Amino acid sequence: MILRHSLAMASRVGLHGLSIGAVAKVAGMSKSGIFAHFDSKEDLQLQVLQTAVERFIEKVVMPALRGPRGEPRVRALFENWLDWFEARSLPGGCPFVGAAAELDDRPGPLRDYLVSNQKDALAAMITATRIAVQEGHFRADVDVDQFAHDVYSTLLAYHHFSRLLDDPLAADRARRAFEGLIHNARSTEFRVTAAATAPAH
Amino acid sequence: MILRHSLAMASRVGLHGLSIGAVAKVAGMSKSGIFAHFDSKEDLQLQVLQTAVERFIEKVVMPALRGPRGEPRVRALFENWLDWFEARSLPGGCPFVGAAAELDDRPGPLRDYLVSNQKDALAAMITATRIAVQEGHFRADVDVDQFAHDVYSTLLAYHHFSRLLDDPLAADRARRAFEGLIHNARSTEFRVTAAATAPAH
DNA sequence: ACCATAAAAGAACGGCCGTGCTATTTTGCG
DNA sequence: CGCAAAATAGCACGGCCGTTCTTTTATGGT
Repeated sequence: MILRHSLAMASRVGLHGLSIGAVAKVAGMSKSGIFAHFDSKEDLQLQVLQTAVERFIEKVVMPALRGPRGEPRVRALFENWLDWFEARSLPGGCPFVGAAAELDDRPGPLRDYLVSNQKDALAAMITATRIAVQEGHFRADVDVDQFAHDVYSTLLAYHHFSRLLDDPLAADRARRAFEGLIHNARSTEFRVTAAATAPAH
Repeated sequence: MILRHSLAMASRVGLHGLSIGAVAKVAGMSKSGIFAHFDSKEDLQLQVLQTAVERFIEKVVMPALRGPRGEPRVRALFENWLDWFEARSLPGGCPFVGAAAELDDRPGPLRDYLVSNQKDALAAMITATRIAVQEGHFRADVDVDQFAHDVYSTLLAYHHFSRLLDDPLAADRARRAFEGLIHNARSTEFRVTAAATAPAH
C-alpha cells in the first residue's frame, strides 16, 4: 500500500520529489510508521522503482508475450507501452521517463537499476523484432537494434507531445511514425508497392 | 553571471532542484545577494528558462537560419540540436528535456513558458521542412508536421540513449534514424530506386 | 488470556529551504 | 572628493526534510 501511494506520487513529483512526510499524509500514517519499512529514503526510492518495473512487466511485456510471435508481438508491445503511459495509477506520467531525466547524471544504485531496467525493456523490443524477422514478417536485413531504437524513440516522443504539449494528435503521430517503421521493415514487395502509391498508414 | 551558474546547475539537478543557497555557493555570493535579483524562486527558475531559450536560439536556430534553405537547413537544425545536447555549459543535459519531465504535470507560468518555447522550436523545424518541400528537396506530399515530429522524436531518443544509457552508438543511431526520415521525404525517384537496393543510409 | 513480536506513533535532532528585514559595502555620477 | 543609489551581506523566521530514539498500540500463536 505504501509503495502504491509512493509510486503514484513519484510519477507526479519525481523520485527526488518524493518525501516521506508527504507519503505518510496520503497513506494516512505517521512519518515514522512509513520510515520503519525502509532503511533510508534511497531504499524507498529503489523499492518504488522496483514496483514500477514489476508493473511494467505485468502490464506491457507479459501480455505481449502471451500473444502471437512476430510483428503482432511488436505491435502489442508498442500499444501496451502507449497504454502504460496513460495508466491512471501513474497520474504524473511514466516513472521511468521522469527518473531518466533526474538520474541521467547522478551515479548511484538508483541510476544503475534504472539503466539495467531500460536495457531490459529495449532488449524485449529487440527480441520481438528479431523474431519478426525469423518469422518472415520483416525483411532479413532489418537492423533489429536500430528498429527497436526507432520504436522507443517514437514512444518517448509520444510521452513528450501528449503530456507536456497536450497535443491531441500525439497518439496519431506516434502511430503514424510506428507504421512507417513497420512499413520500412516489411518484406521487399510490400515496400516497393507501397512506395509507389502512398505514404505509410 | 548568476543566471549562467544557475542554468548549469539546473541542467544537473533540474529546475526544482535549484536552490538559492547552492547557487550562492557556486557564484561566490551570499544567499541574500542572489535573492535580491529575483522576486521569488519561481522568478529565478523562469529567468533560467529564458536564458536557456536565448542560448538555444543562438546556438541551434540562428546558425541554421544563416545557412542555405531547404534540406541543408533541416540538417543543420538537426546537427546543431545534437551539439546542443552536448554543450559543456550544460553538464546535466538539455534543460528543456529535464524541465519537460518536471513540469509536464505542474500547471503554472513555468510550464506555460516551456510549452510555448517547445512549440516554437518545433515550429522552426516545421518551417524548415516546408521550405525543403518548396525547394523541391522533399516530395510535395510530405507531411511536414509529421516529419518534424519524427525528427524531434529522434533527438529525444538521442538524449536518452546518450545520457542515461551511455550508449556509444547513440549518435550513430540518431543519424541513421534521421537519414531514414530524410530518405523517405526525398523526391519519388530517389525513394523507389533506394527501396529497390538497400535500406536507408 | 497471555505474551513475544511486529507495527505504528510521537517527539526530537540538525540541516537546508525560501523569504523578509536591516546593515554594510560597493558603484558611478556631479 | 562626496553622496545618492545600487549591490551585497548578515541575520532571523517558520517550515519541511531525513533520521534516530523511545513509547504505545496491534497482532497472532499456544
